[in-house]
Amino acid sequence: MNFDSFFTFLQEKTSISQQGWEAMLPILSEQKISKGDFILTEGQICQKLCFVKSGAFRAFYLQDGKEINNEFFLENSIATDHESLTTQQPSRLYIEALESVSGIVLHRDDLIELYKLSPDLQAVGRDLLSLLLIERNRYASLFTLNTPTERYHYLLENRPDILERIPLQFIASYLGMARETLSRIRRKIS
Amino acid sequence: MNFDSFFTFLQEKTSISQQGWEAMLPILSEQKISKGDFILTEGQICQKLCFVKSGAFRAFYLQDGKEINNEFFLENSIATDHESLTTQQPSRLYIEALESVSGIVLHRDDLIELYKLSPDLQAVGRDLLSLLLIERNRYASLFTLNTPTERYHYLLENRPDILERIPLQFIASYLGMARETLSRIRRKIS
DNA sequence: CCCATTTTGTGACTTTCGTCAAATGATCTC
DNA sequence: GAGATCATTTGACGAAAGTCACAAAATGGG
Repeated sequence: MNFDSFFTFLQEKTSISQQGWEAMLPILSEQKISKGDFILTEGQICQKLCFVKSGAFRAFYLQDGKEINNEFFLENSIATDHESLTTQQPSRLYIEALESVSGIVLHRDDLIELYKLSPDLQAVGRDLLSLLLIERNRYASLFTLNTPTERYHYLLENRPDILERIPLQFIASYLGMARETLSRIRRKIS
Repeated sequence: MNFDSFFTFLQEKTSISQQGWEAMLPILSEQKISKGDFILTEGQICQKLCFVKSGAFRAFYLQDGKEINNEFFLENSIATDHESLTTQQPSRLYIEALESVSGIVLHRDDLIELYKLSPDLQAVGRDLLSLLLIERNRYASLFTLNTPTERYHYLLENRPDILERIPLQFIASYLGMARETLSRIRRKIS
């Protein structure tokens, strides 16, 4: 059981203290998820977060029989459906391991207890939410500000890891275009 | 000076306590913003939030000489550029009063002090960020999941107030389409 | 290493939306 | 309330992306 990578992640992204981290340790657990397995499916109420030590998840909607990818969780990110986790309403998302994942799991109920026990951890949660909000707002702006070609370049420059590891068919819907369109954009460049 | 509407808002959306509210009172101030005035322009570093008691703001990008609206702040919402506010980097946004606004202003520095003084308010900030994240994620998903027509209907059903009060030219870019397209979508319906 | 399967690329065609230009309708000011 | 300004609608056209069908390339078990 090695949770160091999660601590490093929190130290980089938030104002976590040594005491805060020690308070968190008891509710962490390690989990392996096989490639192809789901940690969340549509209709379920999301009960946990999974910090990705290694591997990759994708989160997607099933809309009119089509999979529309909404997010990719690679190393050093936290896979969850934040909306379902907080509202405790059924999720609309599927979260699937695209590669075998070694993860650190935190349960919602434990987290709520933890916040009561160590109130200074609230700031850590706030910092993480703040980063997520910035990321989601940028993602949303991609669609109103940029053309499909520009959206692809944004990914090239800002999240090249996704382009290297995630099949293009999944990336296309994440960027709001058809598989074929992404393929044609790529042809023009190289 | 009447801050009740802000307290009511926080009670509805967050877990704020009476003590928390009282700790917050000293850093609140009232402000009137005239129609057409800007509370933030591109390049500025955002230093405050403005709770809207009455009136309306729009936040927009200036991209290639075009205004692309990113958000509307009507009554009972908090106008700010969250990214610039937290990162203290220059903003890419303009925030303009579309109607005269009666607002309640909170300064970033005061807020940071307040969090130190009343740590339980961290949870309030966390609750608000959580709601914003959910909203932004839904907004982003509109572009990957839905057609322009469906996006318009989403607004009709979920934020009719925007359609009633905001000029259609501003709504079009918010929904990621040309003015003319929005006009044609509306023709088909009525 | 080969076959089956999956993923990516390509061409032809269609549909949708954007652009431009102009007209109509609404609003505001003096 | 007349004129000016601003907002919305409309039509004609073109560009961009989607769809469908299939080919090529890559992957991965056995």
